[in-house]
Amino acid sequence: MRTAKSPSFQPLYIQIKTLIVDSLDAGEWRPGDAIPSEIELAARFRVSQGTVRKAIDALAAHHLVVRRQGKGTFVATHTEEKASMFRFLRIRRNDGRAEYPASRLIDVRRARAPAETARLLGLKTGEPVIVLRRVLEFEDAPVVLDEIVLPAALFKGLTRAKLEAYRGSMYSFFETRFGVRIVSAREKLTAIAADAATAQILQLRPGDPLLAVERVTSTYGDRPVEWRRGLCSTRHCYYVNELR
Amino acid sequence: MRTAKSPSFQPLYIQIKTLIVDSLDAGEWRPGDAIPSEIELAARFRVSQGTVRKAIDALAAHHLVVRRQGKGTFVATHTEEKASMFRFLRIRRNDGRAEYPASRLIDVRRARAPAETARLLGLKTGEPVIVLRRVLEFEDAPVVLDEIVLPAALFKGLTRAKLEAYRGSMYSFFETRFGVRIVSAREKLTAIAADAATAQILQLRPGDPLLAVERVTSTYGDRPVEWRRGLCSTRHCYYVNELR
DNA sequence: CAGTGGTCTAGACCACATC
DNA sequence: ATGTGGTCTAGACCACTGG
Repeated sequence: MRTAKSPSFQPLYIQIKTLIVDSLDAGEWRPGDAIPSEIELAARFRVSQGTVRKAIDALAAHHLVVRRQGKGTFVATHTEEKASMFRFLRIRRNDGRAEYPASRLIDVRRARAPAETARLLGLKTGEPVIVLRRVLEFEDAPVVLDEIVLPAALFKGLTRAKLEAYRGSMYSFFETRFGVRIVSAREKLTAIAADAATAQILQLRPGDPLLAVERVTSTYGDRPVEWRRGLCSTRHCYYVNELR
Repeated sequence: MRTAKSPSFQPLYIQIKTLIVDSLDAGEWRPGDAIPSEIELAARFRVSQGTVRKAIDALAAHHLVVRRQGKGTFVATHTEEKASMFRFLRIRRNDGRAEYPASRLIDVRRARAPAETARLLGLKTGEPVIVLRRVLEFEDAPVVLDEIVLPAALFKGLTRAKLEAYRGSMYSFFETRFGVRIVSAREKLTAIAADAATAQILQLRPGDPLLAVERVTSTYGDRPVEWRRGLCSTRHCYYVNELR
């Protein structure tokens, strides 16, 4: 463990944090598993428990791990309770009812990445991707039309059948079936007019306003692994955001 | 300082944090000022420096204060650099140029709070409010039409002339002229069709899609002090959001 | 130089979960 | 009873700022 001053000096706890992220990235501990206790990690890295604690605090603040007093520290997962399954879903019902949407798959196809998508995903133009479309529904009322683009190399063997057989959220599916763990996303929101095809799917009229949510989703180290665009009817829903 | 166990037990550093927020709320230190050093605060509250540090860490994480190594800890302000003046502005230009918008005031009037607005602001229906409208412009191109509702009791003496004479952001104005300090906000986003009047102001056609951003803004202790709705043309701009 | 926040350590004790 | 994370303390030293 480097502690001396140097041009590229970083505090010990940041170095420890990086080492833990590396282990998460390498799959040393799986989502939902406990990572070693603070005392064990302190021994492994030859630092004090307080330094490990500060590293883990930073990881917990970014939701890479979850601390549970008396039990341990666990790798964050999209698989367990609803709250963590839908951590990235910002759509809420106008009537305030806390309901999570159902997903209905429209189609899955193979394609080659267009230039712009490739750039956002860190691929070369024309690399193979999987494109899927789905509708999110609240009580059978369609609300969001999603188009999702995935690098084929990361999601080998993804088929319509497997996705339809899966019970759980999209990111739970990524994590469980492909070992792709989602940790952050960056979204751009705009308002657009519905085209005829979208209007039909969302039971609107062409030209009706839609909230367009473009998202680049990343795994550990901010490596992008998914691009998606959701077209959202906001007649009965809205997008919520907290600013601090 | 209570340290014993009790039904309403709170960790010491949380109690300290609450005391510091109370002082901020009471105006003991003004925005931009340094608060006392960690050592002084530790002496005042009869706790260790480490406990004060943890309290201040929590305040800094929520942007109520800003730490500067070697100099001190300062009360957060919307008045100084651009980055802090526009901390709550999530609108970005499509072309990526990092420009901040100019504000052009349309009108200022007195009114009585409608039921829904009153509820959101914690007022009684019909209490006096100030309603102002303005346009945000990038390089003279109108992008956002804002309608802003303020409790008249908190903003006594706000006039069109004073607002137009002020150089700086809206929240800087609140803070400097009325001692109203903005610390958090909750937004709801929808897509709507432009009406004729809005379309004219934003140089669009009636029916064009707009991003509607409704915001309730709060001061210390999550007490709401502003309601606003921004109608945003997203032809040349978008709303950005980070999810973690 | 003195004063500030930032890091790191070691140890004590508390709160919670499990056996 | 044991092991986990959570709090609190005291002290040493580092890094940055400004007189």
